[in-house]
Amino acid sequence: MLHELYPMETELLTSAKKILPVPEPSVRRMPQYLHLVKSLREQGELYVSAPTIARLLHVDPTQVVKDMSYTGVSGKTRIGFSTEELQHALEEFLGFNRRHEAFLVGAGYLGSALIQYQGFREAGMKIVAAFDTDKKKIGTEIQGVSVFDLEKFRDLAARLHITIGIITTPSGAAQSIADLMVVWGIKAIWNFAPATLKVPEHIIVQDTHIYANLAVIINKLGKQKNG
Amino acid sequence: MLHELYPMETELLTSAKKILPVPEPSVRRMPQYLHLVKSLREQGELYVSAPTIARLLHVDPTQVVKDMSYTGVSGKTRIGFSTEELQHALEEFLGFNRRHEAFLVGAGYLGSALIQYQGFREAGMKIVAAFDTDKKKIGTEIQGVSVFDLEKFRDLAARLHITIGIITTPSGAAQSIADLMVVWGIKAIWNFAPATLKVPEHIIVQDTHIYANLAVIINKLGKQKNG
DNA sequence: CAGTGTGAAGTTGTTCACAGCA
DNA sequence: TGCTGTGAACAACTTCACACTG
Repeated sequence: MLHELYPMETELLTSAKKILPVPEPSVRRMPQYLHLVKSLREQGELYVSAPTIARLLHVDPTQVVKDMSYTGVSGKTRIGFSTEELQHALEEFLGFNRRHEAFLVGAGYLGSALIQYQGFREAGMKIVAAFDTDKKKIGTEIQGVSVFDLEKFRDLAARLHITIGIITTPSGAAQSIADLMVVWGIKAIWNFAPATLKVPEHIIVQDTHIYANLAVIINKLGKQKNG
Repeated sequence: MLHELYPMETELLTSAKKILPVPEPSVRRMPQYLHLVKSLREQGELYVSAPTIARLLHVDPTQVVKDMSYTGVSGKTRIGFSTEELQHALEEFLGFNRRHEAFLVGAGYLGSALIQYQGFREAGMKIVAAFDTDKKKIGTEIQGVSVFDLEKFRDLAARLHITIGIITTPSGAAQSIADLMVVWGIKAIWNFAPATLKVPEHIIVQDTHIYANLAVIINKLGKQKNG
């Protein structure tokens, strides 16, 4: 009843939806929601409620409600959210409905794994070419993706307007590859090497250090034994 | 039911008196400190200060000081921390000085990448065997690690006292593999499949969803363009 | 009722401010 | 002065409480 006294404020809040900052943890949960919603749709579900999502993904129900609010979809009370609307809103929010082409440097096992990883298609990302300095790898193909000499990177990146660079080299090479990527016009670097990259302010760097997860596991294991 | 969301309570006895909980983000930073400290030691550095570590890893200086305090090492004022002491304290804290043997299920590209990943040696973890249901993979070897029929898992796990199970199967198979791992005595599951695993309370589950990182990158890229 | 939606409270993690030390 | 070390302020994220809806 109080809110009826302040209709302007409600208006403001609604229109300010896009301005309010979305916590990074929420962004990280979004792909899980999308994955689930897509499979629910495939099973013919037209609606899904926040509590149901919460139960299926082992997250807090109110957390889901909050996260849903960032996507802009509004749910029907007692029924939940339209799976179709949700899917599109999540894809739009995450940018998964746009094409994102990436170059990968370091065609070892990890690089090959990423190239082969089907999941990226779902996210609209396609690794269009791989690069290496190893003469034995240059000229080969991994799942239809050619491995080029690193020297070809510049020309190809400029020609194809590539914005994402993936580093799967050994850690010693990572910084010099990052430097080259910056010069060559890459906007975002996804780094899998256990190194800390120094790049200009405007370049986006996302580190994926597999180590960190291992540390958490071993730490929990040790704690369990002692405790 | 919400076990994977709750921050773990890593506890540490500092002065045989006070028990302080270590934030999980700190645990995740520890491997980076360790990695750096080891390379500094190789370069002959006997001491390193928190501000130096901070600069090299792009972390906040006081954050480093806080994190160091969890390891129990005390630094010399104006000089910093002994790299030798730090290395040992970090290895002890992380449990990287103990052996951790793991079985991996799903010998695809990602599985192969993990098997080949040298970094795990540093963490004291060794993947001792891989398993798959694909007859074409069974009997092959990846970097000296044999790929067995999944049916062999139980016997081998019991015989070798394996505590860590790694899942690198497609998402559809993940839950049933997790169920089997639980029955077979695995204590901790490291899951790379984009699925949410349901396991008993006492089993540690660590999810590594590569998607999440991709979401953050694409989201940041999108923001940059609009803003 | 069983759901959405949202401001407030609570919790966790980070950064600041400053004391102590060589 | 440049560092460690720590309690306190601050910011970020999560959870709670409750109004509202069909």
